[in-house]
Amino acid sequence: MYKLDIYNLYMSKKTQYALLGLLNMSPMSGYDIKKMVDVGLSHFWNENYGQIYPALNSLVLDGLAEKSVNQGSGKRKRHTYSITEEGQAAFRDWLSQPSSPVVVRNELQLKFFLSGSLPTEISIQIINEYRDQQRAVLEEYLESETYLRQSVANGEYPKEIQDVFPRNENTQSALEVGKQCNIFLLTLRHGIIALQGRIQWCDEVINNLEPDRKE
Amino acid sequence: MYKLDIYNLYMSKKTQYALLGLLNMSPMSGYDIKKMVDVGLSHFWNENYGQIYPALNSLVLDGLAEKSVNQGSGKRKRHTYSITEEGQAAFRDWLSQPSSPVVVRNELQLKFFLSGSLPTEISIQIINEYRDQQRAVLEEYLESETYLRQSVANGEYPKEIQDVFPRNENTQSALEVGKQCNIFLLTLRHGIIALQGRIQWCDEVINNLEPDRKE
DNA sequence: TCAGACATGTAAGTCGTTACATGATTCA
DNA sequence: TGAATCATGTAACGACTTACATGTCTGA
Repeated sequence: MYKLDIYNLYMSKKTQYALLGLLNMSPMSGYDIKKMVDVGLSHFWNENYGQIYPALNSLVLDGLAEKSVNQGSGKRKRHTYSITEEGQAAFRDWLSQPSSPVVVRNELQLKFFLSGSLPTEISIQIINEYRDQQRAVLEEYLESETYLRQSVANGEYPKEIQDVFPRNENTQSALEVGKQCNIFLLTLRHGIIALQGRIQWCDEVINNLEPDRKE
Repeated sequence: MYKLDIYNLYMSKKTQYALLGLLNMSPMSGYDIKKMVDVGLSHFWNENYGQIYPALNSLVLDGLAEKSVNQGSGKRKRHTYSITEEGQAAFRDWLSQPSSPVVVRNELQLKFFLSGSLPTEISIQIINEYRDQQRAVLEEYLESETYLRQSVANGEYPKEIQDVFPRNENTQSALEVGKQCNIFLLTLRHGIIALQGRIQWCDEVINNLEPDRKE
């Protein structure tokens, strides 16, 4: 079923369902998808062209999406994909399936653990680096959150939100967009809480290890 | 340099360094490594045989580890790997390098986000599933923590800790083991804090969405 | 006019998982 | 004696990344 790609015989199911879900929000091109994910969803998802274009192809072959080439004069060539009814059904079905648990492979945690046989100083360095990283990202998210919350409260739909929620003529009311913004802000909260937790942990660790520092 | 495997031309650097770090704690066999990771490090790391044996091979080829086959009578065949001096240097060097940031690809977050265009009921279901999952794991970790803390406080070294810290004759004093246990408990705290954060987030989300439920 | 964004796609390389194959030893 | 565990390994598959190739349109 997924074997019609010559260079890459198998497609990622995860990518396919992800794209299916995005198409369910609005018809889009591969390029749109890439931008949307990069701009708006980067704190919990990523995609790259090497997966996107083949996956879109597979969706069409499976009858879950339809491709229409926009070749209007004066316009760039654009391949716009829309979800089919079959696709919507598949999407809903996928949503209701239990999610595969996140496989953790945290390089920094590993390093910290492995540093146990080395001078405490080394462990502390590792943690400091971790904390700085997390803090920088947290800063970013918090700014983002403030900005978006204000915009939504004012009923504005600035560029940042439009990138995440492409409004298409026939399907999306302002109400729907408002609801989706809320959901989006909640996902951002998830990122923020995770980061705050990690920073809190770093502080705990430093407090715990500092006394040994000299030793 | 990494091309001597016939069936898998390239080896994972991450796996190699991970194994190098584990060997730095104590000489081990591939089987030991697998068990140790499964039993003790599963909340932040994983490895499988398909990577372990080829990676050990590569380490030897690169001069970072040495293999000695234990073929004593009455004993099973065991290939024990120990880190070389060159390996120790490489390990320390790796430790001091900045870690590659964790790439997030959280299927559940994605589903939640995508559910924004569907009835609120669906979003709530997704969150409930998430919370249940996280709670179950948290329970486990907390038990583990309590048990380990008590053991360490009593100066005991029960099986669970021995699996994580294989003591070898010449290198590890009780003091060193004590310190490593502390580091290990701190990594466990990281897992616990992360889980608690996620559960807290679920509660926030439910509170936020509940009012819309009927709609 | 030309840099930069728009836009689509492929090939090769990298990384990770699963399933299988094989055999020894222990212990109930 | 036979099930469980110890122990090592390979092949095939699946998934993801990076670098490249190609061309279009817009606006300073």
